[in-house]
Amino acid sequence: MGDSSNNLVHELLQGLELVRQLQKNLHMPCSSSQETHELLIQKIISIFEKALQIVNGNRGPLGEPSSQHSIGVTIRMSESPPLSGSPHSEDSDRDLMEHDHNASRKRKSLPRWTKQIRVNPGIGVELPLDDGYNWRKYGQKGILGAVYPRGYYRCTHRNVHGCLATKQVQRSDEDPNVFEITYKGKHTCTMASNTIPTSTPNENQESNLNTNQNVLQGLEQQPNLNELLLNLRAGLRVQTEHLDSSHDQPFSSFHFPSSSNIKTENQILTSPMLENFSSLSFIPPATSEISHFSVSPSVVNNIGGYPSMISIWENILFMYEVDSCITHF
DNA sequence: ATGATTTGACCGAA
DNA sequence: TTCGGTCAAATCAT
Repeated sequence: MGDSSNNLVHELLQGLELVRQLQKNLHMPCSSSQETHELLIQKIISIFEKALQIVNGNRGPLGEPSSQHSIGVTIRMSESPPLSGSPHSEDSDRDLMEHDHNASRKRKSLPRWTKQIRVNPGIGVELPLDDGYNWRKYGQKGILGAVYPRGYYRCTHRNVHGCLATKQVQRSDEDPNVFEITYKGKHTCTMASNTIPTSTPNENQESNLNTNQNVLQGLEQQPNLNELLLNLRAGLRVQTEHLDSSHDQPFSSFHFPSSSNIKTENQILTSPMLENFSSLSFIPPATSEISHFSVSPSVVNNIGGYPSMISIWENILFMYEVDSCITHF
């Protein structure tokens, strides 16, 4: 971690302190004015902007693929064109181009990026590796020169929402513990399997605990720090606007989406706020390189009110530290 | 009954 | 013609 990293942590800590202060103020409405709230929010926003600048300086443009290192799995990401010499080399378009609506069977112009996931043999994970999206297998093919067949998956919501995202899963010849997952197209459905749980989050976690797929879900879906910062900042901005117009319920919109906002699976989100909170509310943004992040207990426990903002901030700090400190698995 | 997976056939690109 | 990607009927799982 260099100077800028220290600066970032410093900024984030400062922001966390401000959020806590804001929380206190909100708890004691009589002892603090609306102006105080707004001032705090402005400060927080400004810290976010600083933090974003630092992050962008360190890591390149938003959405740039990054390495994720975790217990049991190592994930490397690369953008198209992937892997010269691999079976993926048939086309080299790397541009994020318009979707081809001509129903061409080969969607050459879709954005494409590859993850390599190393699975700890002890885990004994079998495919398909769940990455938080709902995939439906539509084919499997033996690939010339490859020991293992390649699996073809498309978004489950393709028919419902016209989501054109697909992925291919190829087990590595050299190392059977490595899975190479090539994603094509971006999700337009915003419907992940890990969207807001219909049951309580804790129930949901417990019910899925100890499954290898969930291990991967959690580990594979750590959010891009940039996205978290952007999303949180977006939330703050929206909230600021609300404060301008209505002064009765500060931070009312900082709630995590409740079941009233998000319906059960296969239904569409309607609230614009949810767009801003896509990754925070466990809904992967369609354009993100990284699907979404694992459900942190601290976030889960605070669903439903502004205290979650503190948890989010703590998450950002925590994730940044993890991201920075762990170099290799 | 419904949805997911399997698998051979088909199609387009090279 | 070969090969990778997709389709769709058959099969399986819930």
